[in-house]
Amino acid sequence: MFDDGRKLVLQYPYMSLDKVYDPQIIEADIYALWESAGVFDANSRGSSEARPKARLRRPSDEGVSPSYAPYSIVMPPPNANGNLHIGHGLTVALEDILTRYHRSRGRDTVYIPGADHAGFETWVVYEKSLEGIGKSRFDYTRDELYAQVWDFVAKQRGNMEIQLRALGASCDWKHLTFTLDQNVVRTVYKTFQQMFEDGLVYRGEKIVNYCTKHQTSFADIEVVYREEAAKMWDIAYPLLADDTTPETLPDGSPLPKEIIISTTRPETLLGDTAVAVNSKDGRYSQLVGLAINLPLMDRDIPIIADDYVDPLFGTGAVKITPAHDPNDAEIGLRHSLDAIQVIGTDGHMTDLAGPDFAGLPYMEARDKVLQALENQGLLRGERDITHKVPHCYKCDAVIQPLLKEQWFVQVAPLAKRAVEALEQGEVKFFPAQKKDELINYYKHLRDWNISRQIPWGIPIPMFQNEADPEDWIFDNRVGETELKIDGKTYVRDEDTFDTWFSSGQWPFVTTDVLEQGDLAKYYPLSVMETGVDILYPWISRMLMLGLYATDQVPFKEVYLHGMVLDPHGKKMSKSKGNVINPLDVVAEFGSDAFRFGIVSARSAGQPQAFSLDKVIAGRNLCNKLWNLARYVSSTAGENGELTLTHPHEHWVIGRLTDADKKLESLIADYRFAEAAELVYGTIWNEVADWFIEASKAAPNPALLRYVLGRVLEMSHPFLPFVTEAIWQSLPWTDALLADELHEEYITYDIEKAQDFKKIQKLVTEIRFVQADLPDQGDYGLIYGADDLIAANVEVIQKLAKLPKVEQGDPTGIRLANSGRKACLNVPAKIVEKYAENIIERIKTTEAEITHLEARLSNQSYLSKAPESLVEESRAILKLKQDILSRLARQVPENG
RNA sequence: GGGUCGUUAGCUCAGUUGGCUAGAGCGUCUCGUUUACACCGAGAAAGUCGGGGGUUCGAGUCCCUCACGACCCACCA
Repeated sequence: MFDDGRKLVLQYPYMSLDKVYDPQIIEADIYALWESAGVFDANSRGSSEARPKARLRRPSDEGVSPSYAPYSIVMPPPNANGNLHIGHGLTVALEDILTRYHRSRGRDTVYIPGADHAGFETWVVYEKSLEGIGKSRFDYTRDELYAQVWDFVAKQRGNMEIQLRALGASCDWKHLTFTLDQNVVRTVYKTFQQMFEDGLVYRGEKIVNYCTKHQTSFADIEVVYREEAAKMWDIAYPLLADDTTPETLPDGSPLPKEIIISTTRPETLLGDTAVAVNSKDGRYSQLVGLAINLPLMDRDIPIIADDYVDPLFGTGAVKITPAHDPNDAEIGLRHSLDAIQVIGTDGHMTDLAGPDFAGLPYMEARDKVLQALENQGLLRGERDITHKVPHCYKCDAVIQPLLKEQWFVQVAPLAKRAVEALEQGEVKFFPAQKKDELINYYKHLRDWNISRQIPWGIPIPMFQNEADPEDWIFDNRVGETELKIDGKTYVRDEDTFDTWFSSGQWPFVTTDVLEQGDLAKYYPLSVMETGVDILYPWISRMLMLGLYATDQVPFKEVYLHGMVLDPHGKKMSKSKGNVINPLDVVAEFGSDAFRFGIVSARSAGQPQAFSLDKVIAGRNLCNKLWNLARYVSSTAGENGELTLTHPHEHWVIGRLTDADKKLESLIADYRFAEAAELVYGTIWNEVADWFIEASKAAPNPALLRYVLGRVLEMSHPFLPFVTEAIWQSLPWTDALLADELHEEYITYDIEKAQDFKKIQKLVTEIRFVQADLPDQGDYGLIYGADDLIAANVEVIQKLAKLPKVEQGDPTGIRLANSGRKACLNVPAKIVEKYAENIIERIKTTEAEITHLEARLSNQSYLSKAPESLVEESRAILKLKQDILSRLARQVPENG
């Protein structure tokens, strides 16, 4: 398997040919190689046979101690019908970094991919295509529509999966789960049945948010409120005057003829069943118990007292329409009022609106109501206001609150449990404050409407007794529209579940915990990574349903990424034309560059711009790695024992070891941007700029290979394609980098590593002086009794590009900062010209010394600051004083 | 009406428990065709860390306040 796969890649002799890494010709092959080798599959670490052993020389193979503790991530399933957008790009990059990192640390890792039927979203697309051929949903049965959409989605599904591969997602395709798969439906029904039996699901006629265009209801959270200019009308409601009406009020004052109410939705007047006032409102309190003769409808409705009414708002009197306003509905319940539905689910007035209005679209009815009121002299005022109007988040139609019989989830007990789990710290959040926001959200949650009147989704497995509407039974034979049981006929509910009801069960559905499938050990998930925008709709539901169904939290940690904005920090939108397609970026710069770019400059929970600059940096890094490998593989010589002798060799191992440790903690804290920067800096500024350059003066092929291997391993989670491509091209590696296990670094000598830091300091100073030399001359280094320089002449000469490094009596420009017994061998005349620079340096150093002395003479600093800090300050002061004295000797007498 | 987040170099962003000289990428400037890489190398310029106040030996970091920006929640008739 490996050999075959290996040849696939090695057909191209990349290393020997191209100076520039070209991701396009290689990425697809690399992904195919991984996939065919099965290294992303779940349980592949479970048995020792499953992994081939790497052949790379290792100092201590015994030192490998892989931990097989499961590590699991479930991908938030992208819409099966759509293309990936920039947010998916970020999701995949983050999740795949985590997955690959933990896989390399020996964890038994799985990254489960998914595809979402995206109920409403997909339905909207399909309904539009029906419109295109002059049809509508009413031309078909629910079952026919379901079958049609299934085919429609099946045609599209492949796209998204190809795109996930292009992004390098190292997921287990064998466990790809579609949200309408049999096992998903089975689990969702199981949960639903249990909830129904526990009384957590109930049938209720309540006010729901209804989109009259799409003919379906929504959960509260799916409604978008927008501030809009509107009109508010004052309408006079005449008091009923009949035999029972008193002539005066209890306090003897005359009875008013009318009450003025204000409304923005006059058409709902037709459904009014009361007028409410605040009992403490002196203007109206004596009217409570009397009645109004409702205009246009000639219906007598009571005047009631309810503390909900704010006396300071409007006229202090409110018309009550229990069928079309959630607050009115609650007042209606408290006062046993009728609910008269005057607006139908189609947005037209119902028969109950009376013969003059029935059948009219509600906006036309509004005009007609106003006209009629005007004619009767009851319209008393009109003014402009702005208020929040609920809209359908998809089509923007105004949401009608109306009464509808639906299935509801009783949220309070589920939310209570979720809050307890959160308060006990069972789930750790990144960023942390999102936990508190979520707790707050749970505390105000109302019951959740889970019925949707669209055909595309999981059918609700409930059947209603034809003869007795109160008699509902659970039955999962949803393929039938009717069931005959005990001589009774039960008819299937035509509705489907809210998508979030099933996706809220995603963690235990995909790992198949309830049926103890082969992924059960991966539950609870190690981390749930997703966008902050679905904290409430998704994370909150997963937590509630997970706790309910499995008795444990569905994930141990939650990482929330913020929205990806355009390069100028603006929200991406089709209308603005600033949408960036991640696959376009991949096509231009490569998958690795995209991943690196989108992960850099990003921290948890923050909306942040997508910066192409960082993608370019990523692309450049890929090229850097590529050429690093080209150099290493071209170095002549035997691949001898891995030994460390020169200071730069000890130093580079030290730097890699430190970076490796640092990386571990950054990954554990989900500090992706810093991790990417660390990898970038380590490879570029340390390995390439210092170690490789130094090694040119002291060849050590075995070490070069070792370092290259570690660099590839370290950067692989971020740049999987280029690192694997290099790995496959190197003659001394085998197997797959994606399947390599991390192990401890070889040991190094700290003293020797320190020596290299001194050499770096010297080289840096030489370069600094060289750059400022008045004559651009090419001068050598002359050193006295300095063992460090003596032992590293070649390396210093190479790094500082010196024509000559020789021992002697140091004359010329003293290298004061590095404190070595050496001078840049510049003629006296030039030194004189250079004096100005030295005086500048003296001034800076003097300022620093003054600053340090001031601090060290501050008594409260000495007594209150930690001892080590004070010591450090003293040491720096001494160093600066030394530098100053050396610099001073440089200045000519008259300077 | 509540709540959250942000404001750091020209641009996009890092900066964990307060520690002294605030970093990166890209961009800008100078020099360099040194055989891994010009998607390169060496060097440089550039920040009163949004304003004000406070706590502290010490504040980008903690507290208060103001300004501007983004987002979330909420039924205001």
